[in-house]
Amino acid sequence: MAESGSPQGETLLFLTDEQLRKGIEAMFFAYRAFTSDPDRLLEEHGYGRAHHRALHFINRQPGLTVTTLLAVLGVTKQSLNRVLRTLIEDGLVESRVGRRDKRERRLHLTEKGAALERALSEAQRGRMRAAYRAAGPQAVAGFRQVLEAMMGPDLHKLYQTMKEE
Amino acid sequence: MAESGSPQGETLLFLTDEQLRKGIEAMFFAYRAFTSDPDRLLEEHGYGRAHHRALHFINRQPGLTVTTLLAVLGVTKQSLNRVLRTLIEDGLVESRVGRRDKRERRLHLTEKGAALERALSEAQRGRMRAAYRAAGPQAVAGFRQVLEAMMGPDLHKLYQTMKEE
DNA sequence: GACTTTAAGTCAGCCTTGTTGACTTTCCAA
DNA sequence: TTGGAAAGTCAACAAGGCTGACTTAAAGTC
Repeated sequence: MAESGSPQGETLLFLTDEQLRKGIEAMFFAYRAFTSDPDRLLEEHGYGRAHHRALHFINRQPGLTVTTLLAVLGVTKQSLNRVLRTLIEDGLVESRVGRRDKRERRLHLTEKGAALERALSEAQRGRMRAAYRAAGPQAVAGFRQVLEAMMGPDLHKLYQTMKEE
Repeated sequence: MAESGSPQGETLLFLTDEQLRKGIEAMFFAYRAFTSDPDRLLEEHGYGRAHHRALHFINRQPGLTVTTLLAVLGVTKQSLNRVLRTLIEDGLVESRVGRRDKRERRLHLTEKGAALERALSEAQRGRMRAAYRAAGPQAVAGFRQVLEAMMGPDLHKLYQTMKEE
């Protein structure tokens, strides 16, 4: 391995196994921190991380169908249903029969649900904001680039899709 | 909020709630992809994600004690023990009585354990490497900066500590 | 030497959240 | 009218978290 020329004017040292390992561990620790703040809040309300995910995406795209949510979350219907049922029973989520297609259930947050979602995502955004501010806009751009490359085409499509509709 | 001057020559648009939300979702989807490759491999061997984490850190720091591993993983003794026991029974991990302090058990991978760890981390590095290569060294630097800022002081200390010892 | 603390391990039991498989009801569409 | 899609349900199971209580062995302290 000739270490001389450094192709395209960049060295490839950032692709060593050691660098990759640091990245892997950074993902592990950061994800733990990332979920810790909402987790604390959720526990106080008697919910789990699965409830948070449901609330997040229903808030993000009000009126989405169960099938769509299933695809976004990547879990089974039975698993989601358990979570969704408690959210509906507790009056955080409302399930409305579709106007065009009456088989569909369109999911919406109630005021109570929206309030919890705001609290959860404010907790999560707080940490994110601090990290962004500390790292600066350039770093944030890189952060997003790497994450998007890491998620692969299928998840990236879901990720992109979310914003338009 | 005067949107005029853009302090320090940078706009703060990267700190909007919308940008933060995109970051949050990127973490969610990327983490899912991040764990998917090793998860597939683990399933073939009848292990779970918890086993992977134990193997990773034992490989990374051979001879660490159970207490240290507990702190790194952030789980309870009972939870770790269940996992560790099967790894030892299956001959992937060896537990040696400490030389200085005989209460300690120092953990090491066997050849078989090291082989599985290599396979798992090669699967994980594969995705990471592709993402790094696609995003480039600048982006990678930003990625690491944001993750490190996100993990907070305690986890960051653990993260740093790991490399030296 | 007696006492306390630490490291490790264990038993029992509980919870959340994931899984499969089977089956129903309702409704759309060809 | 019939096939398939959307939703929901029941049952059973597994992984991997958790708490609480308790044991054993070794180290450290007074």
